[in-house]
Amino acid sequence: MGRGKVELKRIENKINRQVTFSKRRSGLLKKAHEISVLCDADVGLIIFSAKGKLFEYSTTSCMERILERYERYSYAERQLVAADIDSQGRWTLEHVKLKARLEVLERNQRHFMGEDLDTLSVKELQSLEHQLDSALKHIRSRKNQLMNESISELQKKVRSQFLHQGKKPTYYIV
Amino acid sequence: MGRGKVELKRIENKINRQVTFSKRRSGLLKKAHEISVLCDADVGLIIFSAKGKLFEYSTTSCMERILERYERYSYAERQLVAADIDSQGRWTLEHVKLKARLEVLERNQRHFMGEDLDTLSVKELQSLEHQLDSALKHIRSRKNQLMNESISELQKKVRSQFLHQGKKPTYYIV
DNA sequence: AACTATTTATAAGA
DNA sequence: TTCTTATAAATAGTT
Repeated sequence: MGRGKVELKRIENKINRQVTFSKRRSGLLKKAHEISVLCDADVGLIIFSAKGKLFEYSTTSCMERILERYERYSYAERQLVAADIDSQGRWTLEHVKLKARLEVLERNQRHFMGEDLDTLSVKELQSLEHQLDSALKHIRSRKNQLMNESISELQKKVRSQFLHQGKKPTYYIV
Repeated sequence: MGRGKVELKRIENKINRQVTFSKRRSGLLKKAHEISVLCDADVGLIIFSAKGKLFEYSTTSCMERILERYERYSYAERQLVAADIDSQGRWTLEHVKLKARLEVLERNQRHFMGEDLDTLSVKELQSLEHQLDSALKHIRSRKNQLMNESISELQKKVRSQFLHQGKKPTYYIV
C-alpha cells in the first residue's frame, strides 16, 4: 500500500524504518480496535519499538485482564490437556491462575538475579540491564538517605550529651 | 476497504460478524508480523473471538517472553490484579501456600525494581545492592558473549564471501 | 471459498 | 514532523 511494493525484510534505512514504524503502528492499533468493536472480540496488542518504547492496545482498556485470560488459557492448554475445567469448578480456575502467575514471577525473579539468562535475546538483556541499573540508583539513594539520617541522629545525641553533662564528646566512625 | 463503508460498531448479523472476524483476524496477524519484521519491533498480539477461541502472534514465537517484558514495564498495574485475586480467593491450604509465596515474590520483585524501599534497613539495602550488582555482572557478561558471537558470525560470513567470490570485503561498524 | 468493486493503508515525495 | 498523493493492500458485499 503505497508508491512501491515493499519486501518483507528489515528496512535498512533508519529514518525510513522509524517513519514506517510510526505509520504502521497506528494502523495496527486502529485495526486491533476495529476488529474488537466490529466482531466483539477481546484483543490485546503489545508493541515494543526497536528502541524499547512500549505501545499497547487492549479492548477492555485493561491489559492485565486479557493477559490473565491468556495465561489461564495457555496454562490450561499446557497443564490440563484432557481435564474439563468447568466440571472441576472455580477452585481449579483460581488455582490455575495462581500457578500461572507464580511461574511468570519466578522466571522473572531468576532474571533479576542474573540467572537463567540463556533464553534471553540481546535486546531483552539490555532492557533488563537498564531496569536493574535504575533500581540500583534508587536503592543507593535510599541507603545514603538512611545513613545520613542516622549520622545526623548520632551527632545530635553527641552534642546534647556534651552540652548537658559537660562531658567531652567521643566520635565514632559510623 | 470493500464494497461499502462500515460503521465502527458491532456487526449485528452473526454470520457476517464471523466472516468479518475471520478475514480481519488474518489481516491483523499479518500486519503484526510485518511491522515486527520491517521495523524490528517486538510484537505480541492476543485475540479472543466472541466465542472465546484464542488466536495469537508473537515476534519471538514465545508469547511468555513478551508478556514478561510487558509485566516488567507496567509493574504498578500488577499489584491491582494481585489484590483482585486475593479478594476472590478460596481459602484452601494449597491456595494459602501459593498466595503466601506469591506475596513474597511480589515484594521481592518490587525491591529488585528499586521500589517500596521504605521498609528496608541499611543492612538489607546493602545486601540488595550487592545482589543486583552481581546480577548485572552476569547479565552484562551474557550480553557481551551474545554480541561477540554475532560479531564473529558476521566476520565469518564476510570472510567467506571474500574467499569464495573474490569480492573485496566491506566492513561495517557493528 | 473465490471474486471484484471499493475503501483504506501507506511508501515515497514535498 | 506533517501533508499529500499515487499506488498497493485489505476487505465488504457478492457469487
